[in-house]
Amino acid sequence: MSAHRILGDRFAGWQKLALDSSQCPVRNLLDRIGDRWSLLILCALAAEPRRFSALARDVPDISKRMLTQTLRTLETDGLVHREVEPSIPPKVTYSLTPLGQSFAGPMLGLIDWAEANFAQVQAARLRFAEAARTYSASLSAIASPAAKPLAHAHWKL
Amino acid sequence: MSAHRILGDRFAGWQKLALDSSQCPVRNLLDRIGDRWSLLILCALAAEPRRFSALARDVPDISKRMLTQTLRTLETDGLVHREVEPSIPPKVTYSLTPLGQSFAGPMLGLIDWAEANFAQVQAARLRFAEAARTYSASLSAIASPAAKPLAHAHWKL
DNA sequence: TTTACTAGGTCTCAAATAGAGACTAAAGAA
DNA sequence: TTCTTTAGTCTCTATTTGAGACCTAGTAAA
Repeated sequence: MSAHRILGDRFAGWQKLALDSSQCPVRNLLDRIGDRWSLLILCALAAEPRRFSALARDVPDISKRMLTQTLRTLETDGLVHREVEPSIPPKVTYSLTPLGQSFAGPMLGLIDWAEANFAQVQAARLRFAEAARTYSASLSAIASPAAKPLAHAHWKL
Repeated sequence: MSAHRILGDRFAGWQKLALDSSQCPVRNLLDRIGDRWSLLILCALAAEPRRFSALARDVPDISKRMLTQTLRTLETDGLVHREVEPSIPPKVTYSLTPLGQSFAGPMLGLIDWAEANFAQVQAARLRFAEAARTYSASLSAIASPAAKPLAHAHWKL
């Protein structure tokens, strides 16, 4: 039985229980780590425990604000451990908890897929862009040159 | 070698190549599916192809706007197929492409983890909330009753 | 002695993004 | 004639994110 069938059955199962995000583990997880930074930070910490500023350096483009916020969330969820060395200024080291480490498996699956299928995704994007270009060209051939893409164009059959 | 070590090494590898989100498959993937809805929609479609309105019903709390937008992104990335039946009003059916189906494996890994470890996450949250309560109680015992949690409190060693 | 620097944040304000809900077109049903 | 149906889109508002200034106090440099 293929993974996508299993997944589908699983989804159908949740529905019967009304998938409420506070109750459903999956909704709950997605609400937490379903953002641009969490997984990236988890990866970085999997490589090695890091201080706050090292993380800020190594996770590109993240602002201190989001870094703080994301780390806090991961900490409350028990995936990340925060340790303060009481010097002045203090030094704070973040590391994965055992629970956080156990999450590495699934994360690795995701990452492997991404690396293996990136080319296909890029190809799909090119095809889509090309299709859109062709379509809009055909539109402007009919309508006035400056015509904007029509809302509800799909309705005009 | 544990998954989290492998993951760490992988991350270290990316860094050398400067992980630029347009080039790096993983950043790229995370920028796309790293949101509240994509994975959920993919799950729903794994269960069975659905029409737009069925998706809106079955994926709870999503607005039409986000549903449209997310489906569009998944379509451009080649994970989802959109098929219009030219009646009036038109009927649009969404389904997983083979590429989308191949993504079910990794997704299932994530979901299994979520279901297996949800209890631990909840326990961590309770511990954290309790710790915060205790801490703020100890603060107000020292400072004036109405004192707000002090900014930079961690500095005062 | 004054100045600069450091680490790990927080705070404010602006920009981007998400959500709520009204609106649309054309045909068929009541 | 009015109502319903479908797959969106549009506008307006609310929430989230990002940029960047600021803070603290001990140590090092000037």
